[in-house]
Amino acid sequence: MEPVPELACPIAPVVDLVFSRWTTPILWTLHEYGRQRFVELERRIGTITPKVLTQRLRQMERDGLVTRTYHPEVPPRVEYEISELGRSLAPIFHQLAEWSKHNLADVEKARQRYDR
Amino acid sequence: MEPVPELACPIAPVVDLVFSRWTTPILWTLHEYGRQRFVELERRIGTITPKVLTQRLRQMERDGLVTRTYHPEVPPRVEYEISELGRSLAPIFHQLAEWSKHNLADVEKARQRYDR
DNA sequence: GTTAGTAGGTACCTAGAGGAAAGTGACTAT
DNA sequence: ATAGTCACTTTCCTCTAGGTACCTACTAAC
Repeated sequence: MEPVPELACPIAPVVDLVFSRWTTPILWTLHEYGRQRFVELERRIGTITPKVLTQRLRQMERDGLVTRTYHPEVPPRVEYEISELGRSLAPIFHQLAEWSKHNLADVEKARQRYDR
Repeated sequence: MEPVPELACPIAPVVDLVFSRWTTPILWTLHEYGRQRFVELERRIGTITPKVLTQRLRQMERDGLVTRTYHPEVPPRVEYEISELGRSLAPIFHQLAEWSKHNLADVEKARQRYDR
């Protein structure tokens, strides 16, 4: 039983990448509504602040999950789109939604049982 | 384009449930090595503190992802095991590992391209 | 002249998650 | 008498993600 670092969990890197805060709502919105501008994203997600949205979009752009297109007009126009790499996560999201549909009620039941 | 709360993302609840901090290493260890005691988990994960391990295990027990069996001996013995519900996440974890295998290198390339 | 719109950037602040370290209780082994 | 085991618990502390609020440059419209 050798002491093993956290990274022994082989999915730790991808969890950090895909499931850090705000990334799934952003990815989902981009996937659902297609290419869109900063303010559209902001309004659709609703509770995110522009500062955090910028931070997350920058990181996701760096990771290759989204692409950013800047149009040097006045007022400036920037469009965000989900990349091929980002799109390749779709089956995982789908499977998560399926799991949710089938098992989230069981989680709720377990919680109520535990709280008694 | 009505303002939509964060929960418009249909997988947000399951992300909170399954991918909050330490849950995947714990679930993975339980899945890999089977039923085991508190200290075994602690040593295998390596970098987690007992306080946090207790917190996370309690929460996962409440959510029905793990089961806890207490043996009132001296010294006390407690065994943790992954539940049926927890085991039902296995395909998702598998798919994440597959995605990781095929696409994590692309992420690394995207990062290097971005940093130039 | 001033308001609105756009895509952010910057400075400051706070709450809360998580880490470090020590303690606990009941017993055993040396 | 002392040390060790186990499964935590408690206290204290730090760090940082995220929030608030304000600022930028530029133009069109009123």
